[in-house]
Amino acid sequence: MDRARGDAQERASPSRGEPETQTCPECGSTGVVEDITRGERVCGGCGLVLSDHRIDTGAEWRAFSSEEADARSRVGAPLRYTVHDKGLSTVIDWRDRDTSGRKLSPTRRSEIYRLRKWQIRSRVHSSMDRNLAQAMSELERLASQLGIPKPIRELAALLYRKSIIKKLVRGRSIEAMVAATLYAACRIRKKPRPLDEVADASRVDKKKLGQCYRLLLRSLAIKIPLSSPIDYISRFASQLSLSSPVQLRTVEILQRSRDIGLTIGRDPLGLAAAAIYVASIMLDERRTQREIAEVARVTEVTVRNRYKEIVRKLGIDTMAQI
DNA sequence: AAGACGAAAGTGGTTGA
DNA sequence: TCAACAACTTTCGTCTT
Repeated sequence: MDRARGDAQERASPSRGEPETQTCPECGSTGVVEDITRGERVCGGCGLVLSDHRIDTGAEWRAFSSEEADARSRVGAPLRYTVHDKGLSTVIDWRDRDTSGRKLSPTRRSEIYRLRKWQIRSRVHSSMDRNLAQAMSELERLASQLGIPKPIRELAALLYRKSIIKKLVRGRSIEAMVAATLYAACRIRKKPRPLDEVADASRVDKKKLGQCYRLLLRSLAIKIPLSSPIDYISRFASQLSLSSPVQLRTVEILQRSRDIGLTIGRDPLGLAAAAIYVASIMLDERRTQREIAEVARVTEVTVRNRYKEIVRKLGIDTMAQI
């Protein structure tokens, strides 16, 4: 059945787990460079700074010699929120062998048995930890199905931890709260997904998901601004295999629409869809209203209404094909 | 025949009394 | 708590390409 969605996932898969765009939206160059010391990602072609909020995981001190750099390095894996114990616990293997592969002596072996027993007990000792363990596996499943990169998953995991502490999960399904935190995390990081898309991927209906999401915002006192239609464009355009000039034109159209107040009170998804429709016609890469409506998860009617407004208020002549 | 159009009625969420 | 309201959806008949 869901042919369109399957295609979209296939296209999205190469970037899975990595920063999403490796091509520069400005000049189309693929030479995006990581500048670790400044924490920026910069296009090698035109110098556009693609993101500047990266966290420097290096040491916070300076080293004046190479010996010093070695001596003062950090150890241990980074803290991970998607692992229910934050990756801090020791893991005892199930094999009865030591590190060099030799069998353990009987006394040592019974000792290990005891340790292992307590490790398992301590790892999932409370209901909170059991909940977390289940939630984190659901989070991983959902996020990988939606092709959501690691940093956003981590943020979602952090939000979920907070929601457990606030006892928000009580009486609600874990799945619904997980989906809500993931949806919120995507929006916070300016990579929003349509609510429908998240709802479809999880086994939560849209209404429940929306309720949980609003509860999350209220209880954790986080403010997430309305998503901008511009944030959806790169995803939609790639799902429709539209060229980058069309994307640029779409952004222009949306910015002009916003300037004249056309976007107030309007569904960002519908606006994004309509702007893409107009841009695709203008640059002669026409897609049907139905195709665009499908990826944006709105109806053709909405695409139509928005597109009519845009054309009328911006004075765009779609026949002119500039 | 597919796509675009527009009218009319229905739906779910927000707002203000 | 409830009714009014705006935006969006569903449905359907008609027009255009």
